[in-house]
Amino acid sequence: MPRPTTPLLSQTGIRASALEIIDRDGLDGLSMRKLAAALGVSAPALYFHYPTKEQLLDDVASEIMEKVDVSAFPHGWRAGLLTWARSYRAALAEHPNIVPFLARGPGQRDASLRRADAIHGGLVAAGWPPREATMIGASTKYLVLGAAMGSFSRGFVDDVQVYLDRYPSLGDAHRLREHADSVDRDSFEFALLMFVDGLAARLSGGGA
Amino acid sequence: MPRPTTPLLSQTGIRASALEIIDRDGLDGLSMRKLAAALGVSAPALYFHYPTKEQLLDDVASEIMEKVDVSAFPHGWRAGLLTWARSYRAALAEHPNIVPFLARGPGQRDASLRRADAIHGGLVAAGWPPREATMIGASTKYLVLGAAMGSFSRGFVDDVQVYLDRYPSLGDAHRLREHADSVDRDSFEFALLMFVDGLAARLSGGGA
DNA sequence: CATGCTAACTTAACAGCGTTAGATAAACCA
DNA sequence: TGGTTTATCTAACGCTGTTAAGTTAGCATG
Repeated sequence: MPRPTTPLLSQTGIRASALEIIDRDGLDGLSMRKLAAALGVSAPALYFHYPTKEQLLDDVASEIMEKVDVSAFPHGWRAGLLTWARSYRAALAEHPNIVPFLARGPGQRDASLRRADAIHGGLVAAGWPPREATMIGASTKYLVLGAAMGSFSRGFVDDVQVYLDRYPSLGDAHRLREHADSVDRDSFEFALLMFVDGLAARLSGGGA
Repeated sequence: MPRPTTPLLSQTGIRASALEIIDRDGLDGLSMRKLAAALGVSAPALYFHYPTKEQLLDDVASEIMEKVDVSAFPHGWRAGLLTWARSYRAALAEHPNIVPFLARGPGQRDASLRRADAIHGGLVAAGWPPREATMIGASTKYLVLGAAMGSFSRGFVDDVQVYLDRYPSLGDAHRLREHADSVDRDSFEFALLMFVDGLAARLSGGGA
């Protein structure tokens, strides 16, 4: 059954199906054969639309990152930074299984660079020296990536015992897991606010 | 050549060789066959000493984490936190290729829990409410993991253009790469100090 | 309208992966 | 001395990403 009347595959469809599998079965749960099967097609057919699995994952990641909002800097650097960081984290939290892929490599995306420029420009326009604007951008990214990576939802249960004091009514880790999402969100929000407070003090205080 | 006079392998030796390969060839560059070859042995021989590759990597990761220093909390929460965060980051920076593995999963290590307890206890002893101590621990971990993951050294070149202003003498990304390590270190240090400043303001200011 | 080229699929196959099974022989214990 | 355990071996399984070669629908051109 070669060259069907109407094409069976499209990059968009492949990406959508791939992300579905990743969300459901994890990053390791995605194989080209499995993806092909989900699309009712043989594995090599995918290679007509994507040169490599890596490239496909890169595209999926880019798609996810499109929800990141860097538009709020005109309302002040604080609002801009908070909006960026929160939307960034939200985008990753929606598809946590993609995070290990982000840890693998860079991803040479134009959109990514454009975002970085927007952030940097917004900070400089608000009065931050370029050198510090750069570091603020990097720092915020650290927070978001770290939170996405070290989160409870992703199975990081190292500190379960430590968290128990926060939920004294929870006797076991199982019920804690139900609250994992809010624990993650709260901790991230806390880290972000402390960081921004530190920034505010620096900007108003000692100067550049 | 079965059951040699003196054992060819040991868990320690396997771990050391594995880490060497990871450092040199990256995480993907480590395969059981390659590791076995480096040790002058056939691949299945490894399974007598380690039940699975995952377990081996877990042990390697634990070994790396043993350099993390959580002993400075008696000198104040600030010193304790800074020492912890810096030694944590340094440990990961020394073996950046292991970071993608850390992004995969938790690793149920006793030592890890003991560390978490030391941190939490140190913060509470210094006057932080338990709820906040928990979040501070998580936040700091976010910073370290994020910095390890999104670092230049690991190939995250998204923001090269943005960084150029910081090194105006560098015209190309190639030379910037040479400074990647210091860029990483500076940004992490900046993030950490801003965060801790925010914390200090909170503790002395509005109270719990 | 026929011819040839390209597009979009197919099946078969390759090298490599983590891991298991079964054989083998040295080392240790009774 | 005999039997069990220990530490290796080779062979093999099913999986992976990917490439090669075959097949035919659709499209452009004479």
